[in-house]
Amino acid sequence: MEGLPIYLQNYRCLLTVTIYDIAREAKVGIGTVSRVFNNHPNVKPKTREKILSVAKRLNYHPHAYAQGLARRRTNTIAAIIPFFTNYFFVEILQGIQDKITNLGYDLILYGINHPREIDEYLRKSDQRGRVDGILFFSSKLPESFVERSHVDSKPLILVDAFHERFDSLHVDNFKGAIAATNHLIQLGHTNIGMINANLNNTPARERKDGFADALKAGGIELRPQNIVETNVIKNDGYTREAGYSSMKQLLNLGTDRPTAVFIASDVQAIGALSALRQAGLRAPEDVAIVAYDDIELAAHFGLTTMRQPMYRMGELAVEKLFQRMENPAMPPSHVHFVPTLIVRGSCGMNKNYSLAEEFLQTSD
Amino acid sequence: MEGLPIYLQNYRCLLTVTIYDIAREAKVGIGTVSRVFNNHPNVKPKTREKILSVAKRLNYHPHAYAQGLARRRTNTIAAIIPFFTNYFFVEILQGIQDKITNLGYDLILYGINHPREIDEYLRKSDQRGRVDGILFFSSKLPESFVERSHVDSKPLILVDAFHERFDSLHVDNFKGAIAATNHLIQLGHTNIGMINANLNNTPARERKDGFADALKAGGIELRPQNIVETNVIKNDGYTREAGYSSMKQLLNLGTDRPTAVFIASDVQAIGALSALRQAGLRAPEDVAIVAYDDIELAAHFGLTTMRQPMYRMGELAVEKLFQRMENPAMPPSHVHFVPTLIVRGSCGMNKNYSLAEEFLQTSD
DNA sequence: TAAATTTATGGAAGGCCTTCCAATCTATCT
DNA sequence: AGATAGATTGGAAGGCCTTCCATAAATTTA
Repeated sequence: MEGLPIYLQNYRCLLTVTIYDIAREAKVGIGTVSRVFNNHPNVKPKTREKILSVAKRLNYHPHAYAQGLARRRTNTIAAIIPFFTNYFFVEILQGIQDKITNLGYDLILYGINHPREIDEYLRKSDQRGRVDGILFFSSKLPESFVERSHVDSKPLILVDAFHERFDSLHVDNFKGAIAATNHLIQLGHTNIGMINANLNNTPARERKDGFADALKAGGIELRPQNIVETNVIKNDGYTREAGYSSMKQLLNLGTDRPTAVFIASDVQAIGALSALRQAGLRAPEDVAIVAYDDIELAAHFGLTTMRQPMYRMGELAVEKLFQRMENPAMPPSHVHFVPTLIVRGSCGMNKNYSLAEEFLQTSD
Repeated sequence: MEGLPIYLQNYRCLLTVTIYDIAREAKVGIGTVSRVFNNHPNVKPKTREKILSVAKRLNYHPHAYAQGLARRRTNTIAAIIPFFTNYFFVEILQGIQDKITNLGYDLILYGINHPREIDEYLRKSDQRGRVDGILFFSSKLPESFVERSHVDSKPLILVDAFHERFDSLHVDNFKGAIAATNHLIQLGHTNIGMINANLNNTPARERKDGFADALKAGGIELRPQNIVETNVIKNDGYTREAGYSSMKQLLNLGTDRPTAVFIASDVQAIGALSALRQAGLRAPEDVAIVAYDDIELAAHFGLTTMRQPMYRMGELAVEKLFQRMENPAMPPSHVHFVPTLIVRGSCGMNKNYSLAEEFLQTSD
């Protein structure tokens, strides 16, 4: 406290040291102080030193909002993400954060717990001077937003979502579903089912289309009773519970039940596995399974599944956002990731799949 | 675009409508415009209407940073959270976000992927005008930070961490571990082991202490070889891999191996379960298990475990932060949560535990 | 109707920074 | 030494809002 000039000693709470205080104490102009803190080259080393020492003594730190206002840049971006996407979301977030930290940016997180919040968060993010750009995840961009947006709107990148007018980074659910289904076809199955999530969910619809297409291309009959959809609202049906009851439903088909099932997510697959076990059946012997996502636990269950490059997607989303911020006039670009098939035990191809091996590979 | 006054029509990108534009167009003073947007009561309804209509026509939205600068309040808080806490962290985050959204606040998320980032994020959060308060999770507050903090520092709440000089919200790992261990003792076990995480981790140390204490109080010998610690760095050892190899190590004790094990986290327990299965052993018949956390998947594995009220902790953390912001002089308060024991199948007490039942209860 | 309140309004000042231009200094060159 | 170019510096203006005070308008009261 001793270093503080008299006129500040009585301040509590609003003890706020400004650039003017530094300038006065160091007997320089405010411009020079500013220059020092912005690493402007044209400052005499002596002057710089003196300013820094005064700043340190008074514990000065530039005011973020004042900087933002003056620079017309917040150095912050917003991410609007459904919380329920859980694993997906944590990994993407890591990718985002790592990238962004290097660039000196901050992240405002808007987690969607209820659809009504989407509009609210979009509005906030789009407010002047709140953030420099927006990442929007896994939901449908509301039409109201699209309409009021125009050429000069804030940069926005869609991730795991699509709209022609905005940059997007999209996992090709259609192709992913085709690959998954083809894998089952190639293993010789002809009675193939699908356990899907709630059709309100765009990826769910796309995965269904891919499934249907693959069957058709493979000349395999699509039995309507083999496709189980869910009306579960929670997490759009991407839950263990939903997977569990969906599998039960398939098992109710009796001897007519599919010998192989494509499941829209690993989480559901885990639930489906329980249902199988409870019925005294096993995967892949009784029912072969290919799932989707490759969450961390997929390995534990030996799930053959479609892997989405989540961390990388987070990174790339940030990269694209910065490109867009630098060059707002660019036409929208759309990147498609095609998920890759990870073969483990649940499809029946890899007879010797062993969890222990994966442990050996991944342990440090 | 038609509604725009001439002098704005050519602006691109910086098309930025200010309070002055509104005032001019509506033929009022800027003060009145400001009052309208702040819902100040003393504005004639006619005037208010006119201003709102002009604002709408010009698509005016107040500038967040300018407001922040003038109000000396950012309406934003920072959360510094280790990303690896995963499940824990997502649930807490939901609690935070729900609470905060109601209060009109935003959240800046600083996810720690590497210890070195802690200091950096703390420094940023603590910068003038960046956020109004800080939530700090599950890590040790660096001494350097404690030292430079003083009475007038920014409000900060520790969650799942402790320091006498700051408000904290702490899960009592010691008591939790005692409860878990006692449960195994009451089930009649006398040869009890523990699988712990990396001792660098504070909760891990506390859980170990609780375990040792409970044994002592129960008059049960603590065999050093029964306690397995890990030197895994990743996630401080809270990983399936670590749990897997720890259990292997216990099994290597042969016939002397413990008949019951307290495991420091559900994630590790899942790994341990694999090790058991691979060795042809079962829980609880061969080894009874009580774990810690009650992540969503714990039910799936029928894990008996210590539940931490994560969502509620998120909410409460925000509440405490706001109390602190309102009353900075308050002496620090410390809330202890005691985790509750959730009995499922893995401890051997609940012979009829069935996953299906939980599904029935929780499904919507 | 005049005086006294109450309500509504305008706009300067203040919040804290960056940026730019003009002014000053220093070093280099002739 | 004087001229010139380059380095360094000061500080006004601008970024956009809130708040407060003085003033003006409307309403109530006597």
